[in-house]
Amino acid sequence: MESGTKGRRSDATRNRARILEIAEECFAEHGLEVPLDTIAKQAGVGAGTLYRHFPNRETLIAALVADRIGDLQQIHHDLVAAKLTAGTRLERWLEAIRTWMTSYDGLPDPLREAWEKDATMLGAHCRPVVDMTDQLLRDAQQHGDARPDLSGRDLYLANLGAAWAASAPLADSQSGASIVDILGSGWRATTP
Amino acid sequence: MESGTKGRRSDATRNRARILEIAEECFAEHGLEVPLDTIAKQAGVGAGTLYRHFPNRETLIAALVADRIGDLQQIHHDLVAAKLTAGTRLERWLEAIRTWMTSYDGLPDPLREAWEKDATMLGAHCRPVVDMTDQLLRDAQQHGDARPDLSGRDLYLANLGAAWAASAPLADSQSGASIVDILGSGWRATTP
Amino acid sequence: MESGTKGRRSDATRNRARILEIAEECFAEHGLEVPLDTIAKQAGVGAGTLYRHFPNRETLIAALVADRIGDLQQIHHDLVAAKLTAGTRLERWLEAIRTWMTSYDGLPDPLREAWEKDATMLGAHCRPVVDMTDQLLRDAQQHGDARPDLSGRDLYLANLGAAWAASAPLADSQSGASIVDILGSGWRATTP
Amino acid sequence: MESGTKGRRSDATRNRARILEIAEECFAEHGLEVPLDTIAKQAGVGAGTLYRHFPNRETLIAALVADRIGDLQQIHHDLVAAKLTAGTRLERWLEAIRTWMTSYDGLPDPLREAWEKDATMLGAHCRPVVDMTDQLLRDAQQHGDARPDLSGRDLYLANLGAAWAASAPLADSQSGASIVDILGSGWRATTP
DNA sequence: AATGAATGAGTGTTCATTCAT
DNA sequence: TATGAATGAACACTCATTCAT
Repeated sequence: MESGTKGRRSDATRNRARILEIAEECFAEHGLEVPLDTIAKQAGVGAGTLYRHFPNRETLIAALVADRIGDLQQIHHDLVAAKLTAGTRLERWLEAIRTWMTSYDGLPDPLREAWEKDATMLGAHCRPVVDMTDQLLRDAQQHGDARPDLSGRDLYLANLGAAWAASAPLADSQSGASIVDILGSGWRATTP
Repeated sequence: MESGTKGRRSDATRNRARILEIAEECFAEHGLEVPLDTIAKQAGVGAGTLYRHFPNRETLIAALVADRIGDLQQIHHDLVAAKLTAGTRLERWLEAIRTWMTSYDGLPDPLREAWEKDATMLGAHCRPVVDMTDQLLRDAQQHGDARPDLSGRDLYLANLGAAWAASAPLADSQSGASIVDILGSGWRATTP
Repeated sequence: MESGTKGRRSDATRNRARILEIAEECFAEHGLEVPLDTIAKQAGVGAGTLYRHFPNRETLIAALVADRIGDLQQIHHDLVAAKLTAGTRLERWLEAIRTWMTSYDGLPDPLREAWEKDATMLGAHCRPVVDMTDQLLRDAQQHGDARPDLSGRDLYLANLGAAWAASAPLADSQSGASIVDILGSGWRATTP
Repeated sequence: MESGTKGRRSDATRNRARILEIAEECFAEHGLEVPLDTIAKQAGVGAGTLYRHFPNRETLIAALVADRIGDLQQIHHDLVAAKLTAGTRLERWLEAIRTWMTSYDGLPDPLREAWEKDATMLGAHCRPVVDMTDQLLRDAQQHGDARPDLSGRDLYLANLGAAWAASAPLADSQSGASIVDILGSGWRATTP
């Protein structure tokens, strides 16, 4: 009963990976609401197996998102080392997280749902992103590139809203750009 | 034969009103996704009656929203007449539409869904709100109170995003205020 | 309370006619299953009015069918007077009733349903058609043009079946002709 | 690991069989239109289970019909081997398919609906029946027992019409026999 | 006699989750 | 650990018929 345990485990690992892979495809293609059954079937595993690895849709999304967070951390790392003004770094960072926030159609919704709910898998995963945002913001603030009265939380949430809004059915890329622009400079005219 | 002849009309009107009333309650209490049957039952009418008045959920939401748009038009009217700077007017207006956008929990979603889809009831209802936003924005732009490169559409959508983001489960009012602030002045420090 | 009664009645007559007219159109266009509401609406009358004139769908169909039976009676009349063999007369007649049976898409079904149910409106209307069939059959039998062991009922029902079968979704006109042919001469080879 | 591994398969098989069994009863008793829910309930399974096995009513009917087609194939087999004239064989065969066509009340309708629609389950199942009819017909034609100008399709459809007509509410068995007779020998008197 | 609002039961289908094997 | 069959509540929408006005 003990023999081959490792074998089993590798099977499980492989299954988990395969599910993730297929889930990514399905989510990307049919949106975040695809029946979990569909994913299981396409991954060639039973529904129960999917469930064992990911007790609910949120967990599955979280796992997928976690993967991308690795990329984000890399970007953060590179950005910190980059020869750029702190303001530009933050700018690039915000762009990166908005891209991340729209990895899948409909992703902003669970992301908002998980907002600061550290208890949830997804919420926990997001925490470092907020932290990294905060760090870059602090830096920009110290260099006088960002308003001193904002927090990383604020900026993260505002960008999440922007990402969400830019996904409106008929919103052209121009709209998205404008929203981002507003986020950066506000709608007010800067009085000279 | 002409005096007050409304036929069953009065009953119908009463029913319609009652459905709307209950729908408002249900939406407010259980969110925008409550089974329509629940509303019908609670309103004491058959499912068919609800359906006769509002062929689908969207129509029902639209009707509810339309009610509030009346208020918005009043506000717009008052604002135009008010002795305020154009910038302040716009500021107040944006606040008003954000309040409207969050009349019900989850309202931003159908609002975004209906974005510029004039064919839908809800989309059609939103149009004037965008227009009023545009008008006040143009005014502010002419007075140098707002950036000249923005459109009412942009501002509307950005505020919708803000309203949505501010509805995050644990988002405190402080977060909301910050987001609004970002919308107004951007996150960048204004270099002197 | 008595004055103007005639006026009212003419209104009713007009309504009835209009409903019939529209029903014909609707049945022809959308089949025999169209919602009665649709007919009422298109006829510009209330559902209750339609219902007053035709307590159910069957009655409405019956009325429509009755109109066409007038034509059938004319045909019968002409046929009887025509200089044709009794067999040819019957042949023509059967063709005519099959055409009548397919006046509307799906008509064979209620026709079969009403089969010999004299109590129903439709059943009552069909009776004379069966009788006319019987008469022409008897005649043909007496002239040795038809098998003596058949009844008009048999022939009517067989032709109803043929009309029904020929309405199969992908049944080409060739199939219909063959079925009719089988009805006329049987599938067996006539041994010389 | 290979020995008798069927997993839940046996349960599933049993369920499938039970559903079929109950469906047969329900269809026989209440006609082909009984709510599928009723069948599920009576079979003691959830609606989803029924749906898993038979995605729609047509599939369910098809499965039921398929069972009987097995019998039909047996009959065909026996008939081919039987010491009978080709004409008699065909005669018996047509009788058999008419019996099959009326296995359930209202069956001719979906059968006609599926006519030559090979894409549907039911249509596909019917195909071999038409083929077998054709085969026996060809045979009869070669022996001079059947008219050479008919096809199996014609004969199948004509018999479907006969089966349908014979199911008229008050159609006595005598009517049915007559219709069949007409199919066989036509209504015309065979001129000596 | 006409209106048309109201009724409300009825049905096919979906899918997250469980659990026996 | 994997399987995948089973569950069963949930839901939107239709439409024949009634009946108050």
